[in-house]
Amino acid sequence: MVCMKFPTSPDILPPRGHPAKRQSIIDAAAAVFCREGFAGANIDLVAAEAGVSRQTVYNHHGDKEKLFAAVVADITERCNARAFTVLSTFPDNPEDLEADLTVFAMRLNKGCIWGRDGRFLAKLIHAEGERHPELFETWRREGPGRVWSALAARFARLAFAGHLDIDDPDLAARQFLALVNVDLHIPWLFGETLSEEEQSASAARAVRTFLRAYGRKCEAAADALEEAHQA
Amino acid sequence: MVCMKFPTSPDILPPRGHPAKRQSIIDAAAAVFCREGFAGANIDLVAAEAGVSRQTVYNHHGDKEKLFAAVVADITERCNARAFTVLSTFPDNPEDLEADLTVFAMRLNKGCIWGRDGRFLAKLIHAEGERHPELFETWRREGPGRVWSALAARFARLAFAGHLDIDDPDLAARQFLALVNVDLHIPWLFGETLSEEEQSASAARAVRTFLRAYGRKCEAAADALEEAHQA
DNA sequence: GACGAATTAGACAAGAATGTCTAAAAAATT
DNA sequence: AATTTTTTAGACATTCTTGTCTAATTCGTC
Repeated sequence: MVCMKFPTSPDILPPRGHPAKRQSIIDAAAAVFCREGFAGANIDLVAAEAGVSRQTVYNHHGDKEKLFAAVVADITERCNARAFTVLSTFPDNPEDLEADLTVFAMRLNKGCIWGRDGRFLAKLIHAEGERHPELFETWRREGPGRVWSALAARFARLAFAGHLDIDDPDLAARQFLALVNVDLHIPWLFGETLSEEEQSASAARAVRTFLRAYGRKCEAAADALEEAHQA
Repeated sequence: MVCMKFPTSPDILPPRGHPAKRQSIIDAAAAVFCREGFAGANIDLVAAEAGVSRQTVYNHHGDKEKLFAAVVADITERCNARAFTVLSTFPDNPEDLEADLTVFAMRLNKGCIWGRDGRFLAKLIHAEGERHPELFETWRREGPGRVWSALAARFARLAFAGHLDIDDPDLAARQFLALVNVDLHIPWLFGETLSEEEQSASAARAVRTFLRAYGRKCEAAADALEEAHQA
């Protein structure tokens, strides 16, 4: 075997050393940056948490700022990938639309918002988004941009199939995500966790409201007439 | 006049020196803490931004952590006060419910979320909420707790008066706030501003969806029937 | 086993920030 | 005007952090 491991891209410098070590540094750095903020993060702490010497951190990433940028890029990528994975489980042919959407909403929460990467990314954006917006341009373009469109497309298809009554699928997608987050936001801020039941109940409430707004009007009318008859 | 300026509460140490200077220090500290985070904030910079010598900062607040706590307390109070001010403009006797709620939503945004204090408080919570939750206990109790209840009470009254159809007013209030924020969140993260028209359009979209979910069912039914007839 | 690359521990200089102290200046009060 | 309080500028010791350098050591590969 020849020693040229990266024959195709000699300009993109190959990650020197063990990729595993490189990744463990990024993971540790992500945790530390999120806990302490950029200024408060300590390279020694990152090294210790990664089980690596400080010099190795510098060897791999050269600089605190470069390390931060690498962390952002890494988490952005993982987060977007996960978002699309969850999105691929959207109920395109729902049996019970309300139940299926509720399960989907829970997956969305657990996978993207409540998960480790989601928390990290959100904290990083809040902390440094205003100061270094260029670091998050990729996220904005590939993240919300594409995810919202994709989700909107799914809703549009449901509407076309007669399961929903939607004027503006993009708006519906954004509002769906917002509703799904309603009860999770405050506990999220303080690092608290919700039990499975609470999460599920919250998702159910969000979906119920969403369907009240975007469910087929015929059904809503039928419900209303039925109630009116009973009254 | 006797020299006892604070006869009722001798234990709560009176703010020494000019209150104006004290406030300007807190304002400057708030700005710096929000920009740079707690660890990155520099007392010299706070002093300079407040137009005060560094020693004066220490005289007034003793310590970086105490200064931070004072900032949090101050902003919390102002933010909550403003929230209740806006809340007092809730349309209790709406002429045009949709229009009135839209205007109310815009006031809410401009006053509480988009305003200086709101931004500051949110950033502080995001940055330090997980590490120092005790600092924000007051906010949680007096802020979301009371504001949500108050808003829920207003919605309940509207429902009682026959303008809305709401099962759970607390939930409706939380969802209203979430919907109102949908389009503002991302630009907010990066310090961007929305034009008056965009804000107003966003509020209108939020209110329209809210009313589709919580408007009187009779109206929804009437709409549906009308459409059915036309079809 | 031998070679080269990667890693480690630790020392090190340079810079920055906190919090204290002092003497002089400014402001307010009487 | 005299006095007391507050503010100021600057020096200062201390601590912490970054980023570099070096020599020793480990690891992977041939």
